[in-house]
Amino acid sequence: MLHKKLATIEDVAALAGVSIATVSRALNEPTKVADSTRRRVSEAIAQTGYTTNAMARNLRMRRSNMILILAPDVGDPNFSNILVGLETEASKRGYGLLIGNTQNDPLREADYLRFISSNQADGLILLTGHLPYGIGEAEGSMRLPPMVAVGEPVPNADIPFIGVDNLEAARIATEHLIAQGHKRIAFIGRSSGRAVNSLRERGYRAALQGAGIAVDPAMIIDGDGTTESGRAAAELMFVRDHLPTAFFCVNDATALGVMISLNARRYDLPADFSVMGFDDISFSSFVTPALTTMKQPRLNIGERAMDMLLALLEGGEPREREVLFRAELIVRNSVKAPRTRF
Amino acid sequence: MLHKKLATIEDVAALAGVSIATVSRALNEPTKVADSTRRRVSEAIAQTGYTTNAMARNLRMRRSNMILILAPDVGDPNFSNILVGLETEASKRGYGLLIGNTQNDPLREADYLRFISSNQADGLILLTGHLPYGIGEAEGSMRLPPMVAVGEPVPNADIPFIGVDNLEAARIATEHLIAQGHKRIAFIGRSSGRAVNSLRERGYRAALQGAGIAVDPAMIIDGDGTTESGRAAAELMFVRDHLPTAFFCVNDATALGVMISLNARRYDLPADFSVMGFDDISFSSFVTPALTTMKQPRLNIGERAMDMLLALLEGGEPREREVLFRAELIVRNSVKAPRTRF
DNA sequence: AGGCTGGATGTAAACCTTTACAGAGCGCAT
DNA sequence: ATGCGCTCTGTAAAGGTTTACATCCAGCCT
Repeated sequence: MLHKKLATIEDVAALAGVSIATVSRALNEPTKVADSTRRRVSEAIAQTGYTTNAMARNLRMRRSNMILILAPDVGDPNFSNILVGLETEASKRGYGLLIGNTQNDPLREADYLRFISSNQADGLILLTGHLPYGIGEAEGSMRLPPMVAVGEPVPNADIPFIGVDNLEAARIATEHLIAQGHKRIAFIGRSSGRAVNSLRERGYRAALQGAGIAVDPAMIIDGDGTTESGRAAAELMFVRDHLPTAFFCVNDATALGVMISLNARRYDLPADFSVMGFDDISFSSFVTPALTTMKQPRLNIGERAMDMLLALLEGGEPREREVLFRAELIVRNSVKAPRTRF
Repeated sequence: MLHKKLATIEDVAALAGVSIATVSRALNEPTKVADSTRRRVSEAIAQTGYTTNAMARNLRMRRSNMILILAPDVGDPNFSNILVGLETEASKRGYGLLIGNTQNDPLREADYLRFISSNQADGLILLTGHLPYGIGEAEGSMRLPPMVAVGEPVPNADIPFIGVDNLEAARIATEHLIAQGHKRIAFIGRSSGRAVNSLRERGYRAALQGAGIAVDPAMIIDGDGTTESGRAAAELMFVRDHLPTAFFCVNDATALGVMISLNARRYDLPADFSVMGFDDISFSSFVTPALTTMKQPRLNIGERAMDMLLALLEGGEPREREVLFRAELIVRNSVKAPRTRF
């Protein structure tokens, strides 16, 4: 009602004295129309202010040029840069991004699939770590759209994954602690359900075994990756009075929780305890002591993931099952050699 | 090519033995079709797995049910929760969110407007604090779409604004410092170009004047709201050796920068200096000392903004020119009475 | 019996493109 | 002259809805 009345291809055609087919061709296959005609069309377009109506085009082409992003929480500092990467690549290739914040609510996940089933999105990016609820239910109801998983792999499903090599990165992190002289290293944030947590735990175990250090089950504490879970885990270790010299945390948020607990207990970091994180989210460099951690190349991950999805969309078969980036060890001040106190 | 061949309204009509008009009515105006028919249609829909093709509908209705969000950086911790609020309300009302990350690049802003001009988005949410470049240029080319500004008001344009009452909140923050006994209070983050910064500065001035404290120009330092600018501002004050007892920072990121500078100089916070922030972004509670700040009700702001935009879209005239929320003073540990050192 | 009302349904146009196919015009070789 | 090939353009169908308008029919009133 505000848009007055937009010019259509017909207005342009009339003004240029050609048929609508020619106008369309002038726009989409310029080589196929004579120079003089093309000029007239361009002029008519400029004069009318014509823009292609994307809805009509989409209907005809059966393509929306839109990608649906499913994420549990777009505010998560770990996602934000991935999002930017996704967006950069998508926008460069003429695609738009539809965001679906699911809060891990199955209902919302299912609801967002309406964009897929109603043809409003051509592909799907999964940041959730699992297939959206209700995607494969009714038999003929919905074919799986092209999709890729980013950050968190999707277990038990044949979906291309783009992310960091979590096992390898966790191994490197743990080896860094070992290299500083730590032998009693806790792993904070075990969670059998989450693929990322499991992989990082395996990397931790691999490093210990590689160094001939026995894995002590009491040094492995559950956690869901929140700051609060990190705090609680550290507290638990103090209650049990079975302490490590270093904490390897499943992510920076957890590490922050551990540091809060240690600070509250008036320990001197990193002299009394070393803390290592994973992710390198923005404030990790601001905290005191600044957190040593593994940095994910989030921007690259996002770009690569979008590139892969679009290739899938335009090309057909996926070329790779997974693309693993290397995480980079960022050395700051939260890790030091252990005190030789015994 | 993966979607086999979706069922159309015609398939449903054939199966139910009615015309396509009836199917459409059964879906959109159920009261207008007989009970028995409606049942047959429902059954046919279930059997075929039919879903309305949104593109066709959008084309016909001249509506996309899509909202474009223009933000300089979706990763900004200050935006993230606003985004969640926007998303919650939009999704509740059946709208989708298109994200446009502009990085403050005029080209990208202009590019994103293609969604508006090509009818792929019905409305616009501006988190940028200014009209997108290229919106009012060519005369008839593009009518202004319905839009609202969130977080940052848009100067010199008649656009509804939803956000916090920055002037009032800054006054409250400053008064809190004054109430603790501070008289030499710096304002870090002056920026004449940014509406938010200006408003907060005015609140700061109002509080000082209200308390009969003269405004000292040397206590007002420029800054663009980044952590680095906060650090640099604090350093500058030390170089000039003209020091406040408290720093009121235009936002938490700036406050963090100030604290980094103070920590590096081995000051004891908050004993030596008080620091007050604005925004209450997530890590403000984790930093040491935990930051006293003004909390923006971001979720509410987002929801309200979307509500307002949709009302504009569906109703017509805006009911309010602006909706101001009150920011809440969050008292933590970074503010204390000044040392009586002279 | 005739006419009127109102509810349920069908017909067809409109929304705006893209593109397969056909046709026109022209140069050139046969 | 005829035919062929090439370039450029036009015609019309198709994509899947929504909805104004027409139609039909049953019931009811006079």
